[in-house]
Amino acid sequence: MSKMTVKRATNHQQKEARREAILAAARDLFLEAGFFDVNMASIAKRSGLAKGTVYLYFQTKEEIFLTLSTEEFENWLDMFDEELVKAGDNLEIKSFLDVLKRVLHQRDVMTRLISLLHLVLEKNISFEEAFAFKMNLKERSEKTSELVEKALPFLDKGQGIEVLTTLHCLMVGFGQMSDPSPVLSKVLEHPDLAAFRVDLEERLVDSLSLFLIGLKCRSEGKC
Amino acid sequence: MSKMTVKRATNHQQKEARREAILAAARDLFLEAGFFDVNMASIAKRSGLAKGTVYLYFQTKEEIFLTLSTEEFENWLDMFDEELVKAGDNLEIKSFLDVLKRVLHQRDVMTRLISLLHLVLEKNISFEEAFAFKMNLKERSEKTSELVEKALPFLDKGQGIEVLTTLHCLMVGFGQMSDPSPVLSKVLEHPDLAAFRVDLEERLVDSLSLFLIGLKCRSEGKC
Amino acid sequence: MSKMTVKRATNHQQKEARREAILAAARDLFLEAGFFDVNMASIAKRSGLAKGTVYLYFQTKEEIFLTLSTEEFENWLDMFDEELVKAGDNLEIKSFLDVLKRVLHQRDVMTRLISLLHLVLEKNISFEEAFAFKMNLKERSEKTSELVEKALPFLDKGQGIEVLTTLHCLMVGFGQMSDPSPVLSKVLEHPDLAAFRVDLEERLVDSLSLFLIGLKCRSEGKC
Amino acid sequence: MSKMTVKRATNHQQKEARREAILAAARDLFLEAGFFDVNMASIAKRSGLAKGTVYLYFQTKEEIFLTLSTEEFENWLDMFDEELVKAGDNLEIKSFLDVLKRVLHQRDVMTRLISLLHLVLEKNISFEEAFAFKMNLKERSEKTSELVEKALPFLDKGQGIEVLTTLHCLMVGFGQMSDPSPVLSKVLEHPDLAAFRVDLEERLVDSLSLFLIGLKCRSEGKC
DNA sequence: TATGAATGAGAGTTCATTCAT
DNA sequence: TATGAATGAACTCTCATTCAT
Repeated sequence: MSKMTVKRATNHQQKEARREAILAAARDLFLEAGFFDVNMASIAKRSGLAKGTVYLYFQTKEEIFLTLSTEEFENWLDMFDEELVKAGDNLEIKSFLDVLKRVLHQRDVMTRLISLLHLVLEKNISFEEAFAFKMNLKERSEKTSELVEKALPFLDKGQGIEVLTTLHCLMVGFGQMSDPSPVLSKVLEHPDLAAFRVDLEERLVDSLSLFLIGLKCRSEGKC
Repeated sequence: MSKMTVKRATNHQQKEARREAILAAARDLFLEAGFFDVNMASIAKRSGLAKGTVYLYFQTKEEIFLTLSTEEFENWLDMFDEELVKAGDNLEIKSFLDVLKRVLHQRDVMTRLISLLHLVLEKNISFEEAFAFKMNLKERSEKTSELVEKALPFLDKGQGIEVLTTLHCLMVGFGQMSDPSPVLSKVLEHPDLAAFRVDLEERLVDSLSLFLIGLKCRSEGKC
Repeated sequence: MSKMTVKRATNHQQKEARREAILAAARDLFLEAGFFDVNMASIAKRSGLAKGTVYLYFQTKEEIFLTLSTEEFENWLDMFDEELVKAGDNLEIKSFLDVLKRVLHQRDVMTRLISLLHLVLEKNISFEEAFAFKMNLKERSEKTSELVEKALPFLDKGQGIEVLTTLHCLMVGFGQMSDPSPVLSKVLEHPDLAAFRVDLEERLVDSLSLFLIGLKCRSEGKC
Repeated sequence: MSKMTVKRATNHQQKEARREAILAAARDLFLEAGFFDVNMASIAKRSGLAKGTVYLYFQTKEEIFLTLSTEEFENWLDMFDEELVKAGDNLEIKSFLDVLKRVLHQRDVMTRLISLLHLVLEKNISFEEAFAFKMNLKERSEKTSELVEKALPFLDKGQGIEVLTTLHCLMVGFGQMSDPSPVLSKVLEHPDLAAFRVDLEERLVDSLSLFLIGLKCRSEGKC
């Protein structure tokens, strides 16, 4: 009965790898099984570590999900930034939405995690953690806001963040609708319920399109 | 151990009242403490009943929340319908939004419950329950969709439901943002985080306004 | 919401009918679903009475099963007596077993209930109930014992009761083996487990046959 | 609230010991109080562990009892085998029964547990568990069957298993009779009920004796 | 650092029994 | 007599977290 012990992480790199393994395990399990079926035992097992070891890297279960959501969101923003820069300034709404579509496509995990955040932040989170999280979010968003404002010239100063929060809102709302649990998936197969089968990307882009058209229209004083 | 016995509900009316008491207890607890701190023991205590008694009225905890959400949503639709009828056909977007504002104001509980639904429907719900819920939702929505289409003449046939689902989406998305847990509330008091303090009504109405402007603009072929 | 109230049992006959209805419901449910799935609610429902009403006829759940087992056992003994009298004295072992087979066939419910008795008598039974039950059993068995002794001339005085208790033992033991739960039934369908598929009547009669042969042999001093 | 922490079982041997402690606790409680008063809380308490800890060793309550019964039965068979081998082939019935008596005496717990099996297998047992149990039982019985056939030369090929199942049947049947609950024990102290005070060993051996005499007699064509 | 055995509060649910109606 | 709403202790089982090894 030899004790299987994972090799110790002695340097920073190894430790970072462990950390990522835990986050990856949490993400995969969440995507596979939904929020309720993810627990510390399964995260540990999936990441190839012992339960106690997980606690060396994250103090609570909530910290894992908070970190995960943050990282996914930041990665998503990074990619968005990158694509916006590539696309250049003063875009047509259509071109802007093409950028968005590309980014949504490559980071679809984020849309599922993002609506979890609200829940995670309800429980077992200290003031300090929540504060750090929100401040970081705020700072990270500012750059993207500015890029959005540059991309869409009809936006006033400060409206970039408004577009971003609306985008966030649509992700959460349509994300929930488009991502039913297994039981609900079965239910929605019924032909009469076709109207409830939402394609996230399509609806999100379409809604944001109208929202931006409205903004532009209003800024031009036409409506 | 004195046995406190609640007066018995002997007729349909009294039973309905007890049922409502349970739902009210669940709703209040949810509003006060958030989803995770609502359990059958607290619901029973708050409604002044024994735990076992609650199970005479609802078969599972999920059934309570599903019923609650459904009732709140239907009441909300009822009120919306009523106000739409009162307001008459062919409204300006502004008038339509005034109606919406009035209704949102009177039914603010719903906006918090609605984003819970996704979670509730993930766990311990049978196919039959979920199916009945969705079908009922669909049927109930049709009437309101038609009224919306009458109120906003620029909408095509079938776009009423699209407006409704977008409204639903905005409720969920902005509902989450505007309804922070106690800890998060404290966090958001910080001046730097003002941008994250979302006023649900304002943002929801504003976003929908732009969405509708966009729709109208598009229908008129102007944009 | 008219209250469905069963007509009151005002005379002895009606009360007896109610009593029998309860016992019949308990027996049927036990045969259908096994011991663990029989509860007071289902007994009440099946017998068309309210839960409280059942308690007017039997003080506890255990009293129901004790009464049921007693009645089934007594009916069985009655039938056995009758057939033994019909068959006359001084039977061959084979003829005696033919009588037994006939009776077993007509009263197969008893064999399933009898092995429940031990369990019922473990829980929630007062000394008085248990005493009354056993004394009654004893007295009721004496007559049959005598008939058995008359039927099998090689039995000594007092060996009739020994044959009866052995019979009881075989009923319980082979009864358990021959009456598997639904899951176990499935398991025993496997060809390798054929030896565990016991036919109660066959094994019981066969074993008792050998037992009696042994008794006879011994009484004749041959073995 | 001082937290009493049990010394941890770190190696296989210690874990096996803990497992045995749980089984021993379950067995003792069952012998003392009967099936209905054994629950997970009492098993945990008796074995000096927390409730949750018990579930580290056994997945369900039923698994505990199934394991317990299996182990007791196998131990019993082991001992029986051993004694049969010691006694040699071609025994007189009397010598065979002497072996049986010795074994029964040393393993009297088994006779009480064995009649519980039927009940345990009715509830909360998966097909897989039940199948594994029965197959194991079958395989384990084959060896003993062969030894029984060697010991009793008048048995035909295949009759060993028949003798074993009859023995099992007698254990269950007479086991129930000889093992009354506390209340029933008191009842049976009454002089008129002497006939119901069954001595398991005596009755079992006596009945099997006659059964074997019958078998021998029949095989010799004398009866 | 890493382990995983141990914890124990707490979850949802059941059900025999009581008793106001 | 008959009802069935109400009870609440008891049940099995889960799981985030701790800490001796």
